[in-house]
Amino acid sequence: MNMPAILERDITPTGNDYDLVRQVIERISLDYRSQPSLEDISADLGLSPARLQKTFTRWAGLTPKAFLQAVTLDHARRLLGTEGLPLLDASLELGLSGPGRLHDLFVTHEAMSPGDFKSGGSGLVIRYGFHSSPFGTALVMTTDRGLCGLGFADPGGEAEALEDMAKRWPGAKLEHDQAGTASLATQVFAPGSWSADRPLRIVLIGTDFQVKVWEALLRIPLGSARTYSDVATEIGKPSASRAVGAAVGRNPISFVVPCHRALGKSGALTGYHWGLTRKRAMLGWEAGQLGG
DNA sequence: ATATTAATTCTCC
DNA sequence: GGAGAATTAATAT
Repeated sequence: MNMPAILERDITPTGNDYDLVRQVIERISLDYRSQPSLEDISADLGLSPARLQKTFTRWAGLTPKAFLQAVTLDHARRLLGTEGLPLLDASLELGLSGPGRLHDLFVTHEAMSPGDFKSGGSGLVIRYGFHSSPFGTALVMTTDRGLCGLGFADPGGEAEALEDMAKRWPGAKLEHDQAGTASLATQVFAPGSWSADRPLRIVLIGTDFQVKVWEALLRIPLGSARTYSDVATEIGKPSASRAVGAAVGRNPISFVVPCHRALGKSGALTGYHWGLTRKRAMLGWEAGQLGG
């Protein structure tokens, strides 16, 4: 008996909504030029506009119309423009814009280089479990020091996701621990619960360069975005945007380390390890979290 | 407007 | 060393 009771009440009641959200995003991405109407989309998906409206609002805190608005290129450009703007009243981000405060207050992290990992961490035990999330099934991986991995799987793709993540830590011992990762999963997807009292502890395992890039990502506030070259400049290597892109793509703790807030200079979403659709979904969802 | 090219930095094999 | 990557700016269709 694996204590399924804990699992039952985990996470978002909205876990199943992502499937619908995903289809909508794919639909509008297909020909975003024509700005399909709500009726068009609901007809395509074979459900009523009312149902679509309801599900969306529950999922994102945004009406479908506002959501469509939020995933346009225009909106992405606006995110890039919010450098020093008054984001401060967004309760979540209070204190985050001060340099470095984030690590102390909400997310504590420690970095582990591949060298450290090899010598000291070869016996490292990583426990993992699959949990529903606003963005589909999430693969949550943790060491006793904190969250070390977060990935996503489409339906039926769990094994693939696990393999993808496992490859990153060849020496580690993986243990399936569904119950033990459940509360962590809950915390991860309720960013409002991250606080000084209960910071989310994460462990960044990567090269110096990668860790620097991921730390830079952690400093991007909710509801804002940076270009790859912004990040490159921030870590003191202005011409390394391409390398930054590669490092962002290797981010092992997606969502928590907000790699979805890195955009191309034009505002285009240039790539995402777990699928561009998910990146769009995260940006749209975050727009809703701001209280919009 | 969209496609191709060159410059660029870091990783991995 | 060489290829590839979630880039970008410049150049050519």
